Amino acid sequence: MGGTMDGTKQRRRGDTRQRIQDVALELFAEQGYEKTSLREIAERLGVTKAALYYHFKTKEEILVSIFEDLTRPVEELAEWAGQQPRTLETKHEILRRYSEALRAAAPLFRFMQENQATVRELSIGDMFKSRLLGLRDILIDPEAELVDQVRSLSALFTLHAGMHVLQDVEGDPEDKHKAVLEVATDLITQAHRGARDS
Amino acid sequence: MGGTMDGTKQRRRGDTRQRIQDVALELFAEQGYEKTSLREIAERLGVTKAALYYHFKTKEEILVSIFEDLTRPVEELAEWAGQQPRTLETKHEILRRYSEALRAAAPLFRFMQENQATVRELSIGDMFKSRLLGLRDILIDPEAELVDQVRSLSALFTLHAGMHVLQDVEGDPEDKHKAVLEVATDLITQAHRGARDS
Amino acid sequence: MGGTMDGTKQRRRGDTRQRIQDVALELFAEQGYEKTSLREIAERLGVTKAALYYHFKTKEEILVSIFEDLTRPVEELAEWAGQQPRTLETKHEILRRYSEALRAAAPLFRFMQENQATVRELSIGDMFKSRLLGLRDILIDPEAELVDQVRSLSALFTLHAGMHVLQDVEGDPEDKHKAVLEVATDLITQAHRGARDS
Amino acid sequence: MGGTMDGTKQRRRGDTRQRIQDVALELFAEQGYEKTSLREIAERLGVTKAALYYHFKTKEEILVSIFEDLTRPVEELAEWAGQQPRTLETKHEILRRYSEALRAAAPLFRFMQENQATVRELSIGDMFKSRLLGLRDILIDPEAELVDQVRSLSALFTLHAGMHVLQDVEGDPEDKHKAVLEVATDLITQAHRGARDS
DNA sequence: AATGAATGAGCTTTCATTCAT
DNA sequence: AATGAATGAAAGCTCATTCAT
Repeated sequence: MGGTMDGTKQRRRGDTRQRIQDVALELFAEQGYEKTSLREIAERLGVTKAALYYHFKTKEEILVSIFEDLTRPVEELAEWAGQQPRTLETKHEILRRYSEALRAAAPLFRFMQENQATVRELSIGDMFKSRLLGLRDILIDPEAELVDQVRSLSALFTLHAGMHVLQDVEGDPEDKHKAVLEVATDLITQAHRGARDS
Repeated sequence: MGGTMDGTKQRRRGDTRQRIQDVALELFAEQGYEKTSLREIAERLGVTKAALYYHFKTKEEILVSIFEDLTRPVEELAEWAGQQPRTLETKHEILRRYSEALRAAAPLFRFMQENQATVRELSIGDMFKSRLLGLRDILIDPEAELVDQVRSLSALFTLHAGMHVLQDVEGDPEDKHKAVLEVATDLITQAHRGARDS
Repeated sequence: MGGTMDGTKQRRRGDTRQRIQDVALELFAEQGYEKTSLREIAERLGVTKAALYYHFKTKEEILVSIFEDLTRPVEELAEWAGQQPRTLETKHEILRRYSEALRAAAPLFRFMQENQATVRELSIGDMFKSRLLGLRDILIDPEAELVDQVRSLSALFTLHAGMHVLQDVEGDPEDKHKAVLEVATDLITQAHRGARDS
Repeated sequence: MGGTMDGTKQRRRGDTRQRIQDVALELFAEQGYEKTSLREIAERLGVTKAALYYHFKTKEEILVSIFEDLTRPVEELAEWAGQQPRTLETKHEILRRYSEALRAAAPLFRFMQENQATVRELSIGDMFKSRLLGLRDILIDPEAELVDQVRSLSALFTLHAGMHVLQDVEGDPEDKHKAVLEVATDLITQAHRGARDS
């Protein structure tokens, strides 16, 4: 009060919306969506619950807004992928870019991974599904042998689960990331070859 | 009243505990643990909420009891595995038996897969972790290259996720099961060879 | 606590549902439906809000249950009326019995009179409308002159409003009741004659 | 911004207060006072809630201002009536002018009719009561027989309720209006005669 | 083996209102 | 003449849990 304000209060001007999203995602990822109450989010931010409702219409909308902001890269990737030929090169590129997108929005994807039951009931469930179907259709050849289809799926699982699970394992994050991508790429490659040869 | 009544009412005598577990698991798997209320479970069974408390001390205990009953095979497998030599043959056998255990208790594992955030906060989180660590330690050689460690993990992911995700895909369930197991076995084999050769 | 319980606590056993309805109607009539909160009702009864929800699913259901219990006589009257010939005698009898029904459930009808906007939006609005339409169709001849139709309506208004407004006027309640009924009967008679003569 | 802009934006300059009143009355009449939120009013107008507070101190003040503007004719009528002799002619004239006033401000009176419980708790309740007492005292002879007092009241009810209820009935509005007035006049006349003869 | 009645804590959401700009 | 941001209070409702019977 008084003097040249420059501290936290000042910097927070106008970025409340963003701060809500940050805190919310942190808590959602940590405790799950249902176990995180708006009271908790508001308290962490030092505002009232009602303030959240100034910025977002519902609790779900907070999550949706986070989702929309953070999955834009995936959306773009899916669009791009839809226009590529179904070559092995394309598939590799998709995995590379997808793993990058996952990394960039790790907390969100960890949340989605660990709260699938919740996500399924919310609107983002459908959004994400449709967003992923594009990639799936490129990566997986419906004509291929079942084993190879599974291999392709497995590549995706590996990417998704890999990052979260490997957090417990010691080692350089960059190395782990590369290892995960390598395994996924291997799987896709085998699947692709299989489809060719059959 | 009195006499030799048979039929549904009669047959249900004494199996209420079991019926609670069945309905609870069904709902937990379908909607998630937090979104499933005891009221809902009781209503489906045609009893009152208080009746649930005659059989179980808390909501969590319902889940724990289901978990304990259904993961006993996994526990036994882990015990058995701990005494085996770390050969490729052993690893294959573990995957085979583990995938069988997953299949036998599919709804529970689907639940755990889709509610990781919840499970982590409950006591079954720790139980399961410790139960799985045995398998993990056999399957994954901590001395192996990172890529091969990832491959082994990937084998597990594939088993876990494979069954649920493949439900959408058309095809004979038995075939799908075999395909998933084959991919997992392949991954483990590669990982094992890698470890040998390095 | 201890000894031979006989007091209020004892008498209240099992009649909570009824007591909720009583208190609710009193408050609804006094302050209106929206301005009466469940907290207020619960406090007056010395129970918690949650107790109300044991007995009724929603706030509206409390009102609906009161309505259903108290308007049964009107329903029966409407049924009876539907099977009578459209004579002046019938009309007089309807007014007599209707005014009796209104008197028996005075607080409810006062509430409905003074909260029409609210009632219209709730389900009881439709219920009441349909329940009244029967009477209306008997009392009002659609072929009659407009003035006479208005006269019939006016008879109903008089009955409805009469009781509440006359509370401010001094005088024996019985006398007032008779006076209101007489005016209503007069109006109906004029309307009936008009219809005959035209 | 500067210049000679005309059109909607321009025409609305300065009449925001009026527009608030219009929209508010419309919503109050449609949904009731409590169920109409300031947010709703503001949204319909395309302004913020805070803008309402520039023009009115409270929600109630919006209603009061509407009331004051629209009931001025009734106030004047009451004043005029107070100075007239208590002849039948005067009474007829009052009904005629009152019914005209009701018609001119129909939405407001519909609102007051359908939200009596609310109105009673607000300041306009008292205002209106005192404003009406003048008319009442002229129309109703406290010395008259109870039946005739009721008849006079009935004349007022008829005027009040008639317009709203008759909206459902088919027919020329002008005709309906006349019919209502005729019935009211009839009632007052009978009441007046009764008083004379007793 | 189970019910009826109730509680306490908590939830998401809405509202009228304020105030610096 | 109006907005953007926020608040405090309260609302309706749900939940897991308890306990006497």
